[in-house]
Amino acid sequence: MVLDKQRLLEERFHKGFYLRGAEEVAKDILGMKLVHETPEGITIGRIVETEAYLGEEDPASHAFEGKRTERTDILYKEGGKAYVYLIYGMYRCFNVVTEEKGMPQSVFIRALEPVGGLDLMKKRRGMEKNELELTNGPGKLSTAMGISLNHSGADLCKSGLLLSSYESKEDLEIVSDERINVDYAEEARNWPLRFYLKNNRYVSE
DNA sequence: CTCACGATTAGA
DNA sequence: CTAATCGTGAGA
Repeated sequence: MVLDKQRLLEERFHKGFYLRGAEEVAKDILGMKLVHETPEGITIGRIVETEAYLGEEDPASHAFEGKRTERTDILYKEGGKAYVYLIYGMYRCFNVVTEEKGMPQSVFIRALEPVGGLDLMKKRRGMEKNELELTNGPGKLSTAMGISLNHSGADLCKSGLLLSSYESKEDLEIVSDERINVDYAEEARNWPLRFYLKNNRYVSE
């Protein structure tokens, strides 16, 4: 592997990083690494596309108006945890919970650039997959990274699932735009809460 | 208990 | 363009 695994794990983000607004975190994690270490092996992706969900005041959020269910309970906990849910009966969406306890904000990870463990990603996604299509969408990256519903609630500061700043550039060109597939969100459908790296080939769509 | 639905994807 | 597929949550 090209990357130094120990440093990747050592340079993970700690609690404080996540205890901020989702919009800030969504921009700050662009270019950073998402890492998942499992018995099967380790997979690493560079985060290239995110969306911020602002919680109670955001009609697109699962926590809009303080809505709270068993599934979304995790959003109300202290930031730094994973929020994973099933979509369309077959794909999983991976989110990072942010903000202090009681503020249900989160960052939805929409696309990664595969960096490590490509063989394992291909194995999980079905062989003969083009490298460009391995992680260029929320459902695709969850499958490639081995993220399941059981990971909802996982502590990104302690478990094998984490975000790391190792070998990540800080000064990147970020584009902001409207979020994808939130037509149900009334006025919030146009809020510019989607962020991605300019000209990156792994951004979804 | 029933049942409609979704922060998507692959394939026609 | 549409079908696939099932955990979730609102309502009976």
